[in-house]
Amino acid sequence: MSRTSVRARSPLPEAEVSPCIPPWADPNQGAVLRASADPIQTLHEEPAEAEVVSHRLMLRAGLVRKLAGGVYSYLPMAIRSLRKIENIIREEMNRAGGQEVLLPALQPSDLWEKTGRWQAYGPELFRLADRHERPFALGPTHEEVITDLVSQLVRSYRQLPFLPYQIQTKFRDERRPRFGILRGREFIMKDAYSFSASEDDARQIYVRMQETYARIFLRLGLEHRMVEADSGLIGGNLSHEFMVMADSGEDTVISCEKCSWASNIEKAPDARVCPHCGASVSSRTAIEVGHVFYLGHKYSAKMETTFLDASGNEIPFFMGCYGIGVSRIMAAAIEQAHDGQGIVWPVPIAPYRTAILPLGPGMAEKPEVLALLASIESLWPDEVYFDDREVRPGIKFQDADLRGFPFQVILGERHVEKGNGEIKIRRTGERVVAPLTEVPSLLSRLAQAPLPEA
RNA sequence: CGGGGCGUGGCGCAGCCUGGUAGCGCACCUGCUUUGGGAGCAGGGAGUCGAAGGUUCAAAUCCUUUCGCCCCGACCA
Repeated sequence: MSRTSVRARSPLPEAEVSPCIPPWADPNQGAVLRASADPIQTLHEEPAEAEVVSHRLMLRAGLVRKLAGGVYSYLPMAIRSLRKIENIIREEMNRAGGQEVLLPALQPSDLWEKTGRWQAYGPELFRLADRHERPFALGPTHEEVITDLVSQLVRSYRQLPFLPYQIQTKFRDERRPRFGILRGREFIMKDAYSFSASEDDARQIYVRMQETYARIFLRLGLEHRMVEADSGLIGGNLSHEFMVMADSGEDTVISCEKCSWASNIEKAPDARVCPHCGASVSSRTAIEVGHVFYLGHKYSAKMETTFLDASGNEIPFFMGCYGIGVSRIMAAAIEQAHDGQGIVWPVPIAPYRTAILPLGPGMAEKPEVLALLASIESLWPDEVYFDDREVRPGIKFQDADLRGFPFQVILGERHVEKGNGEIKIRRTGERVVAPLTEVPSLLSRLAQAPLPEA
């Protein structure tokens, strides 16, 4: 095809092509999702397959659909929430000195043979063969791949420390996938690996990652605890888990009522009193969403990956690894924050911050409603779900509650004709009536209200 | 992997025991009415009954095999 014909068919005017951001591509100009143009509907009835509340609500609210046991498609609303979770994690990992990479999910078996995990991982490891019958695995975790990679990249202690991380789909052929997204066979995870020249440095990074994780969960708007934990298959002798508190959690956290000590009950099954200060302990159920491990030489020694230290000696890397279950966080957030009407998203990870619900025929086209839509849109670009469907008010209320938008701007005849609008706060049910012109600034203030607890 | 349960329009279910024209609610489409908490009436579309084999004049239904899904126990982000 000739150059001219391409230009002739281009929908964009030639004059606009420039290295700068043209006005029609202003990234700050967000998009409104109009409900009338959204094919994805909510479900009124409980899906029979779903037992736990997050799974039921995710199906009902149109967040996910199941393809096979433990394998789910993420629909647009879920992706919006996942991207927000990922971006908070990215910002905090970068702040902590991490560098994002993307490693292959498809991994040749020989790396796994080197660490002995081709056998040790057992049936949990998804295995397949290529056309030449060469064995591969679908990565359940990436210690082998990253250690191999870093050994090629780093030869000197001067290049350390190094803290690569990635956000990627992991594959684990669970004995028993269940609870929807909470325990899938395919799930999204952030995994980070630290490479240090000394044990001291490695432990410093371990502590920095503990702090980073605490910041992440605080920013996500989730009530959580850091607890002492077992290391399991990943290995090492020092590890902590990050737990999101939820009544339906599979894990039990015991924590001291006086000091800051807390542990997974698996790690301290017989603790009746705090081992640090002797005070009494209490227990709560929770969902594990993050895990940090100090690995030391576990992988670097087995894989014989070394660097040259300041005295010219070849020594193995001192390693740590740090995981966060991204997709699990989304489900755990719903487990933690929901009510009889549906999801109650924390503001930082809600698919849309606010819904706008014009009520009654023609209300969605009224100039004052469109003006308000535009001003909220400029306040919160790409954060507005505009329910312009021609359906009865009750359906809009039910859907907005089910989908859990933190705010609902309700525009009914009774208020709009007086120049007012109503804001409903999803979490508390509280309603505020204000002049239409003041609704955006009111929303802005409400969204900055302190987090419930952390 | 051991134990229990279930596969019937997109979703929730009935029908199966005692074989005989596949049905109900929701959702969907058309029309009219309705519009602050899942509206009403009328009409309509949509299912090889998980799959394969067998018994029978005839199978969603009985028999055999198989696949899938959910729940309870040992693990994990």
